[in-house]
Amino acid sequence: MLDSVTHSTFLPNTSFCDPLMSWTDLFGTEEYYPGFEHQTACDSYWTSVPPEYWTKRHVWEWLQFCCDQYKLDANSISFCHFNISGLQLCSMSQEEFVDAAGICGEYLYFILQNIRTQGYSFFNDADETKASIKDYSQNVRTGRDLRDHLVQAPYFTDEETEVQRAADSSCLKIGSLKNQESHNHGRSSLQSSHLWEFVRDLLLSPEENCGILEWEDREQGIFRVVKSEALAKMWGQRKKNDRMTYEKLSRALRYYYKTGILERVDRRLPTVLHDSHKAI
DNA sequence: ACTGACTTTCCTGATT
DNA sequence: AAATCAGGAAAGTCAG
Repeated sequence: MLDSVTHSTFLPNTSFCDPLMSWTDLFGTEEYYPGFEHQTACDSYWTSVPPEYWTKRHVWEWLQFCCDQYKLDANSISFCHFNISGLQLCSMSQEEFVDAAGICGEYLYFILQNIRTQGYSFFNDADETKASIKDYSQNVRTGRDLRDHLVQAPYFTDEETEVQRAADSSCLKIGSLKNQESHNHGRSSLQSSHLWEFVRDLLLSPEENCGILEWEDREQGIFRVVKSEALAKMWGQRKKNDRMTYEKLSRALRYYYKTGILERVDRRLPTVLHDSHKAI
């Protein structure tokens, strides 16, 4: 069964500079995201620092937060355009936000301006905040649920990369607002409930991977299942199902061919993750 | 309670 | 021939 798989690729999405780009790729060193794993919006550093002083990491955390909290369509956001500092972010015009994030750019611009003028109290009341955004852009379509987006689009964002890519914005576990703790999206590592998130996170977490999955061609989102039984065991543990086998897991993966999350490649090759499921 | 999305389980047939 | 892969069908799970 090894090798099964799958080569999957995240299909390229023009809205992303590099759907497979990981946080590490983007931020270069771990100093950007120490202790990032279990961070929530509540304890996110970016909420305690004025936007002008945000680092690239803070900018990304903020983006993740916005996508998660306001259900923005991460697929329409060109995350590579936000690989910038807070100062640079604050200097962006609304038009530039729209260029970088399409319809979501208007939301992001609005949210940022509110943070700058009202401070973080803007986020103290979720309903109020949402209402403000809604009022602001009544004629702006609401983004699809991020999860749906990720599943349907073959791009993993960095954080999510993958499933090839789909993963993008889910990388961060953002939940600054009350009662958000259980709303897990993003990076909180291997706690994702979907198989594609599990696979993606494994691919993005060398420390958790242990050689179970290997990239064949990261640029194309092609990976290979090296230790099929170990993968099934891990997935089974995640789902608390000790009867999980690789045969069953691989069946679930094959269903992703239909939805486009995974793309089948030559059998002798690995599996390809769709861009939307790849990490940003 | 209903529904839809997603996963699990079982199975058969094809391929290596 | 055995192992592995592919995919249909149906049941199970869970969130909205």
